Amino acid sequence: MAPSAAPTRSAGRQRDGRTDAALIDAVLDLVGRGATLSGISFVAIAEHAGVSRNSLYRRWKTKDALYLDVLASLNRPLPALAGTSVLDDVAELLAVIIERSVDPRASQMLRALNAEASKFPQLHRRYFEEVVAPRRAVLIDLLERGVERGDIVNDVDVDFAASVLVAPILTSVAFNMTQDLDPKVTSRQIADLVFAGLAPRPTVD
Amino acid sequence: MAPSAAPTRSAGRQRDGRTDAALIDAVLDLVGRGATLSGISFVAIAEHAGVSRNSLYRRWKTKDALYLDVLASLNRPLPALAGTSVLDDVAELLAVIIERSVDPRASQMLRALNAEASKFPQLHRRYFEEVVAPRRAVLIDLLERGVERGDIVNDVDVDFAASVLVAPILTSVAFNMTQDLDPKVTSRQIADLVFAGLAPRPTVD
Amino acid sequence: MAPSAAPTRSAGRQRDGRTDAALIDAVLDLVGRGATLSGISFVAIAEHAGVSRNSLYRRWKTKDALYLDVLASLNRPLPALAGTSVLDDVAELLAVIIERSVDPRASQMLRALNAEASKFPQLHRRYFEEVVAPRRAVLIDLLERGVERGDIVNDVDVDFAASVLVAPILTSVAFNMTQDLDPKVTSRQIADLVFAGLAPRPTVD
Amino acid sequence: MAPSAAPTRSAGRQRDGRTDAALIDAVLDLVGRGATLSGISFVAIAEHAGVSRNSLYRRWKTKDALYLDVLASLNRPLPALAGTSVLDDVAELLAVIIERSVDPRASQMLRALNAEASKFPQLHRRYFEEVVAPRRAVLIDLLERGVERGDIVNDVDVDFAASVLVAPILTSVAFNMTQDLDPKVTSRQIADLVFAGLAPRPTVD
DNA sequence: ACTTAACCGAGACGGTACGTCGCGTCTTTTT
DNA sequence: AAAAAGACGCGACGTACCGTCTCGGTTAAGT
Repeated sequence: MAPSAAPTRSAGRQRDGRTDAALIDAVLDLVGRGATLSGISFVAIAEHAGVSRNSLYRRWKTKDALYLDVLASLNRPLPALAGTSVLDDVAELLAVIIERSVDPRASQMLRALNAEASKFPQLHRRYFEEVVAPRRAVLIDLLERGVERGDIVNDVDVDFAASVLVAPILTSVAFNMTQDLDPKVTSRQIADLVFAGLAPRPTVD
Repeated sequence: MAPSAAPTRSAGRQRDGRTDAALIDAVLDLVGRGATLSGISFVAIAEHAGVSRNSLYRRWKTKDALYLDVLASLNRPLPALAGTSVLDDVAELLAVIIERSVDPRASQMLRALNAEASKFPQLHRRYFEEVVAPRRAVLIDLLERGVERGDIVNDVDVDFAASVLVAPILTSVAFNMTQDLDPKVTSRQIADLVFAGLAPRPTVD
Repeated sequence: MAPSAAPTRSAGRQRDGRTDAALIDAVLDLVGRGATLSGISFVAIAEHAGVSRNSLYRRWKTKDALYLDVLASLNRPLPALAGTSVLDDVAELLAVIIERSVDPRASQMLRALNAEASKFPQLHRRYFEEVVAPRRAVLIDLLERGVERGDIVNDVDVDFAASVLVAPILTSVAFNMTQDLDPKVTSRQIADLVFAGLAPRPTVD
Repeated sequence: MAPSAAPTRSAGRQRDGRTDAALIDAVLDLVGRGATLSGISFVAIAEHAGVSRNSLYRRWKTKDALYLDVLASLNRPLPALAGTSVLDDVAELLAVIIERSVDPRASQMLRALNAEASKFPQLHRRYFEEVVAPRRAVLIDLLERGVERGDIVNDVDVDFAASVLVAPILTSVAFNMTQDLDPKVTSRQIADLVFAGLAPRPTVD
């Protein structure tokens, strides 16, 4: 969030809260249109938000500080899962991830961050810590419970398995091919394939 | 390759072939250092290559034309596979892909392209056609032969399976986390997991 | 003079009289430091006076209005002359003029006005009417009485003679060379020279 | 003059000499219109000259450097004097000084320099050294020869007398009242008055 | 050997975008 | 109502960079 509102309101005109929102939104808009993090200028942001440069610079001195708040605005908590079966829960979680990843502004933000990780190392790290890691944590937890229940083989590297499950989604997002993703269909497709495996299973009958 | 060599060689001083190479190398260097495709300027490229702007503009009029030749310089044919078993071949192919994806200049070029796909649509397409597609083709071919041989279940969507197999690698590359990749280890890890599946298999005994 | 005190004193807090003085003083200070009339801003004046911009704008809406009051604050009536002889009186008057012209704030104000006469025509005129003209009037009156008494040749252009007498002083002031001026010495030097003339006089013996 | 043309012409495109002239002329024009030395911006100069800011900054890094060349462009050598009599020569010299001082661009430049002497001390000094001093030197030389010949009383402070002679002109210029000056009339008026003196002379008869 | 035409580096030039700064106005709280 | 504090829009400024251009010099093919 923007500068924390001081409890003791000082004298002078108050900042217009809508300006903060408009500016953050402008950044997301520009990024969504294919702009680069380092390519976006304060001038462009202010103009796009319909705000004076002055008001922008007063709030954030550096791009890093601004982008940090932009990232924070993208973060939303995950919904609870049904909890019927591990397979279903995984599929459901993947569906949620897909839903959010499809948002063109968020996905382009991701690509921009990946491309300029060396210029914005702090941002790159924060993105993982605040957006990616929570999702991973939920998924890993899910898988571990699956192992306990016996629904998942116990010699598997849960951490790695989580990566494999999410990878197809992240790849589509990272390569700007989100049109291939469908929340319901793709999520189940992935879950089914990774759970069943490619190698044929001996028929029990 | 550089500008097509004119068949009718006219009089006058000849172009220095080393200049072409130096320029293309300069682009890769700048990209490798985290520069953006649209952020790189002809001026910067010429300076980095130690060449006059004149010599650069004489060769390529537009960035697209230049970057196209840069991309072409990254393309190398795939080596032949051992052909012992489908599982081994897949692992081996993944190992080759990892090896090449680890090159920091190529991987950063990929991230840059993904981030600016909307600004360089032609380049983005070409990259897939000339670099990604050939790899996929080999992998798909491999899987189809596996299905024919009975090493892979026949109700699987081969195309989708290929995506899942490559996804972990591409994700690491796209997210600038190639340090997690090891040609030998990771390739086998992926192949093993995807072939076996997460769900426990009934013991044959 | 400061804003006309409203006869009908309305309700509310009263204006602080010291603020008016501080603001006018701030202008003189800034001018004295070499600032230009058009270069000085309301903001700078308020800051220099340690007063809020609000309080300044409330008193004067335009620079001309403000500067007019600043000029008025510089005006002081001339002291009476001894009246012994015309030569002595002229020398004494010149001494007074020098004394006042040496004040760095007033002299710099003069230079500023001369430099920007075209931008502040009203001010430029007022300065002559209220500061220069009175001095000239006294001097001309003095010379005319000298002519009547026979102490000054009667074919002289009194107006022009006055100009010649004051010119060395004004020149020093206008050219920022007031260090060359000494009230007592310079005044007598001028008067002596202009009264005696350069051409040799026939010895009466 | 602008940067001294190096004898060994270096590589690259040559500078357009007309640009130098246009820029210096633009400064004089702006000053002539009442602009202040510190109030003029490089932007305004370049625009007024119809030249890109780039070309201006390339030639002069600081205002001082630029104004120095502007001043130099104002300097012209004095013509020779008739040499008939000291009185006539003085009048003639004063006439020349008036002629040159009437030029609105030069006179406004003088007022601007006087007003901002503290900000441009070097310029202020240079103006005296290169424009004022030469004139004074000629005048003083003239007066000294007058003393030798016996046309001027020998107990006079020649240096001070020169100041008194020029003062009326400089005052008119400094106070923006050049309309009072007429090369022929005023010059003789000053010379006559200062030579004859105000005090009546004993009739020789 | 001489001509000629393209290559090459250096640098001038116009244009433009950017970040900063300052100004004058407006808004809010306090006195 | 005065006063201080500070947000806000507007605009100008100096800088930096970009792509084009115009030079002088170099180099290699063709006469």
